[in-house]
Amino acid sequence: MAKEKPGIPKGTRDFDPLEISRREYIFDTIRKVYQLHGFRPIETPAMEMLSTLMGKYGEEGDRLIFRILNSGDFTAKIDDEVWQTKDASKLSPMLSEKALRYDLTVPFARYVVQHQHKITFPFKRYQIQPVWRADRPQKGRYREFFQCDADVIGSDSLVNEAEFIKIIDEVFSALNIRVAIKVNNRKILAGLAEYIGYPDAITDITTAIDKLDKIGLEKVLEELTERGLSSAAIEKLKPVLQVTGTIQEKLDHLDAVLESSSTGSKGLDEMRQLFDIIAVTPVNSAVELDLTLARGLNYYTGAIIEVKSQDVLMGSICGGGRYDDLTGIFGLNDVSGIGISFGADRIYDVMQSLSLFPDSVGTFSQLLAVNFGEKERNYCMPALEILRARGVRCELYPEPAKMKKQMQYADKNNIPFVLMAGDEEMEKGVFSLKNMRSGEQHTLELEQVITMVHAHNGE
RNA sequence: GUGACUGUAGCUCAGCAGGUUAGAGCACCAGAUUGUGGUUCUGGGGGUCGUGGGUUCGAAUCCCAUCAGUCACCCCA
Repeated sequence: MAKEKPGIPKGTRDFDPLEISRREYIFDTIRKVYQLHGFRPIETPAMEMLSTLMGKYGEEGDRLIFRILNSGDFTAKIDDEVWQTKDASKLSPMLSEKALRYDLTVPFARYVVQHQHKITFPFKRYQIQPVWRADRPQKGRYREFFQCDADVIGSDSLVNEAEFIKIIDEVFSALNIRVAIKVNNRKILAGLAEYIGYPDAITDITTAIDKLDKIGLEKVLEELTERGLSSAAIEKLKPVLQVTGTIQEKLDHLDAVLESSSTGSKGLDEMRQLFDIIAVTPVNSAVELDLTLARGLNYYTGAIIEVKSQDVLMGSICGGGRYDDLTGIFGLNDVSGIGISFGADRIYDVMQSLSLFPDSVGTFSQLLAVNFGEKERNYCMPALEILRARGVRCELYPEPAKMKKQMQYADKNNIPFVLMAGDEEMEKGVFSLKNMRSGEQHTLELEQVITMVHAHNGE
């Protein structure tokens, strides 16, 4: 048999040690902020029942769900007649009843319904796990990627919306990424749809105006025409999309437009309250009211949030919103939730292109002991035991190889210190410690070695 | 699902109006240098030119198909 060239599926990646440490840096930063706000972790399985996921992400979303083929002789149970029809919608449930999770929000809603007896509401949870989408990969888009979600379920208060904006601000400040936080409200969009006489076309309207900053006003209006809106309706919508000014001015303008829509007015009211709450503990990042922000996930009902880098052209790196009835689908009514999701992989790409990772993030071993031979090795090993007990990550080169080779090993693995002990050092009970960054070398007692390594770590 | 582009060494690529034995840089291994890496110099290993077919005396080079990858659209983290 011919040798197979190994590979991994399209849109998936291997991570090397440096990438892992940088990814962990992102995860740790997000996790820490979540914990500081009182969120608690859960995990759910990589696969869910297909029926749990279907219909929650819109038509496009359903298409992008990775299905898992049933095991065993599943084709034997299928009727010849059904088989002959080749009807995918009928055959699909017979071929596949499980699927890889598409996001973390729907599995969370499922989790809440299933475990409601032991949950105290409001329930604040975070979850950092991979999700899978059968999308065609491109820049910043993968088929397997990590989401870092936090949700609050069982609380209507807009304090939650404000807290998530605060969390977003804290995470990106800690990572040194300048972002714009865009906020909108589905109720305002619904109000606009009512206002122009197409209350049922909200999805068409929002997906079109979502592209405003990308393709421009004219193209958006063209698309709306294609989607079946009358020119009168478009003329009504046009000035609303062109509203500029401060958040306050935008809201005041919308008051007049949406006064006949109770949903729209409620959305405006929510937005006002939200900005009032944010004002109590202001954030560093730019927060904008963006009427063109729509977001495709169709379970959102209130506030919607999206975050973009100010310095790198990339899709959104964090998004979220309020969903009033997600658990209702699974039989638990009148529980409102809100959540956000950080896209760790895109954040990684942004940080990489801006060189924002600190140097210390790539350091694993802090010290390598050179192996000169059996006698010297036995002198070093107890010292390494002590170093480890004192929190120093260190290792001994396993072979008494050439000095050059051992030094290269330290160099390539980004190990900042090399410990050496030969006859002279052993006789005096000391060690030579070389700083690989500066090239400096000192003869030291073990205690001084520990101090020096720790001092370097702290810089 | 739609469209465009690209497949040559582990990586980045050159070669291509068809013509000896397919190249470079980086990386790797060894030596210069038997207790000092990251610099320098010398030498070495590594390729059925994505795959299959066609045109031709002759194909990495031209044509067709196929597979893979990248980017954009749709949609989204």
